[in-house]
Amino acid sequence: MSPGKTRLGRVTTKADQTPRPGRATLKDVAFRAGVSVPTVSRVIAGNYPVAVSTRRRVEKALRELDYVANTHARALRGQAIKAVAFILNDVRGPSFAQVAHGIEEEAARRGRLCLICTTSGDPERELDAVRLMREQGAEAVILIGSVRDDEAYRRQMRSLATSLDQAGSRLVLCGRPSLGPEVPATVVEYENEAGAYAVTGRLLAAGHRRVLFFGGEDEQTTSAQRLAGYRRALADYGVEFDASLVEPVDFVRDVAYLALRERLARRRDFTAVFAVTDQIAAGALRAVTEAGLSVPGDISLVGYDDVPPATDLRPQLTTVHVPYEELGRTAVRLALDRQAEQHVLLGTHVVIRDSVAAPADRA
Amino acid sequence: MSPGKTRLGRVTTKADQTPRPGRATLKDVAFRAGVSVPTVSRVIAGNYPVAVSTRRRVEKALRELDYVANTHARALRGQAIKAVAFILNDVRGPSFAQVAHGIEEEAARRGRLCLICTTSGDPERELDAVRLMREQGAEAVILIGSVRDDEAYRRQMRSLATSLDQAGSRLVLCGRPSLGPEVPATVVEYENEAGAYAVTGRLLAAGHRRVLFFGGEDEQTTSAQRLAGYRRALADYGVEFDASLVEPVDFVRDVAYLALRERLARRRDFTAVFAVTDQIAAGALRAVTEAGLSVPGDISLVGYDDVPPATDLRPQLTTVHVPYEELGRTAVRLALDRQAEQHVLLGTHVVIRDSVAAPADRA
DNA sequence: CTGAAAGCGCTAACAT
DNA sequence: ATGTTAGCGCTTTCAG
Repeated sequence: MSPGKTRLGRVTTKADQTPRPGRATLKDVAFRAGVSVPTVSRVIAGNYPVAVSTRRRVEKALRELDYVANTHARALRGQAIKAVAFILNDVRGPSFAQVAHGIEEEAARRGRLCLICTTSGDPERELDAVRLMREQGAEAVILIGSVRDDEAYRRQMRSLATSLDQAGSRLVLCGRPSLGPEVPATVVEYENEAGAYAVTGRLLAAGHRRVLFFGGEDEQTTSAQRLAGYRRALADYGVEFDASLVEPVDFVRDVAYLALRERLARRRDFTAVFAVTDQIAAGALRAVTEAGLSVPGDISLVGYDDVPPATDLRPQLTTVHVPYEELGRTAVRLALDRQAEQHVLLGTHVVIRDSVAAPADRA
Repeated sequence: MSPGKTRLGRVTTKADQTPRPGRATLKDVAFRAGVSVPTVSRVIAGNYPVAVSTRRRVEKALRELDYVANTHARALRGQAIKAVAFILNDVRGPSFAQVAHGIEEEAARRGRLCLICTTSGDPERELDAVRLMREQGAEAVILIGSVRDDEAYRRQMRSLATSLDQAGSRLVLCGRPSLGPEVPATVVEYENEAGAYAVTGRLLAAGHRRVLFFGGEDEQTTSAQRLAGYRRALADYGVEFDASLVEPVDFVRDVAYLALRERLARRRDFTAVFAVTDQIAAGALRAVTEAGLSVPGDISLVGYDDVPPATDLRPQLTTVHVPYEELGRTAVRLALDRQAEQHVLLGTHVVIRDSVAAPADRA
């Protein structure tokens, strides 16, 4: 073979240094500046003395060729690329969006890039996403929000947590329960059950006895916890749990509206509604209002999440405030500061507004 | 130096193949399975015949070592990593979130990863983000939404577009005007000015002559276009433009509420409000309502964007529908199918709901 | 101050 | 069917 040629790759003979399509490499720059590759590298890094005249020539070549470093080559030499990955159901959910914002803010503050994946709530896709992010060498993989989990899922996720840990990365469960004490994962929770307990208590204290638990599914971790809080409050007030007052519904606004409208048409066997999310509460409010009933005059309503759009509802919604942004920030912080306590529980509190009153049939 | 040792790196003597911290490499796996590195590679790729017994040994080693491929090394050999990057102001904006969702959906469908960066609306950070994404070797860099642009900014962005293009990537302007005909960038716009023209027309047709243009800033591309539509509608109806009826306000809900409340307290010199976004309309609605006025009885109100939370406003908002999700999907599609037309204009249309009536002082 | 050489982890071509 | 060799683009010794 003739010197200076690789077998099939591009020609490296000095004679043939015409700009090719694709990004320029250090070699291209070096040739153009008439110096060696390491010299160019040193000019860029700026951590090593280089003669002024040389530096100028190199800088000129750099500019003319519009050189952009290849991150992958860099990452290959040094350690993994500085990025945190986060995986969530759907960016359109207002509470998810807040968490995402917290993550991005904190990640940017620490000079990290963000990788994002969405799953539409499919546990299978979530597992795949975690694997993908692991391959990418993310420093942390943050899982946001609820999942429909079963034992098989938990087993796989546990093994992924271990695998990430061994690779020097970290799995973070954000707004979702721990996978067990032995699992090397960071957990950032909020007082989910307690918040549900507290709002339900508001309804009960106002005199309601038939409270519809509206929305969510048992297998979803988030709504399961909220249901637990609801039941505990009932128990504390000596009200027997009635399974017919649990109306599961998908986490979607319009579905909620339709579902409640239908139930209302069939029978009105409740005086208050605990909607598992503010979005569902919005749908519920619409169904109730359109049925010619008033909130809170005829039916009281509470939500959960305290997301901004809920402020625009009339009457204003009594709900549970969740520090979503802080949840996101904390997730990044803990994943990156491994000194810190790796399991935190953020507080929630009820925000009292105008959607709760005493039951009508009691007056 | 003793054989099998690199000068400072890790020991590569066969005797010392104890698992180190960090991820296992092909070499580690190969040693454990007693085969060569390429053999392991072939087992993983599965595109080349390997003896069954060998394959089994390799697979065992792979599992035991929890091998995860190094994406950077792969990317270094082959072409750039399959990822699309998108850059936006803030994930919490409901319209941005919809675009983001469209992008993610389409990117996932095409097996691409998503990289995300937020800028808080700072043009400087946006430029930096584009540079960062370029270094990452993203296949496309999608810019979402409005910017405050000036000539210096446009010049830099144009040069980045060229640079990305030369590197085989693509800059995509999504919901934002072109940088000029010569610039190698993809543009996915929507009929922004026309939508503004149309809703304003609704107000004018209902008899309004004093329409407050509420929100946005001149230098922001999006609101500038909406203002242009507003002015054109005015002109077509023979209504003279009155600069005092332009009330600029930040793209934030609460600020809008406060601003309109204050203006209303000072004087009520308008009978209708054109809010540049639905979020601002929500704030406006609140201010108007709390001032003891009714919408649309006393003041008519229209918004822009037709985002889901706006459905929950009472009265329901007449607004302009923008196909945000499709905007995102199209951005990805065009960036990846370079055969396709690289400049598209998506339609908008007015959605008539209940927030417009004839002006009160006319009845 | 600069260049030559080595090697990060991986894969594709080439030789057995 | 498997191993040897080479090289992606970069940084980091080491040698001059």
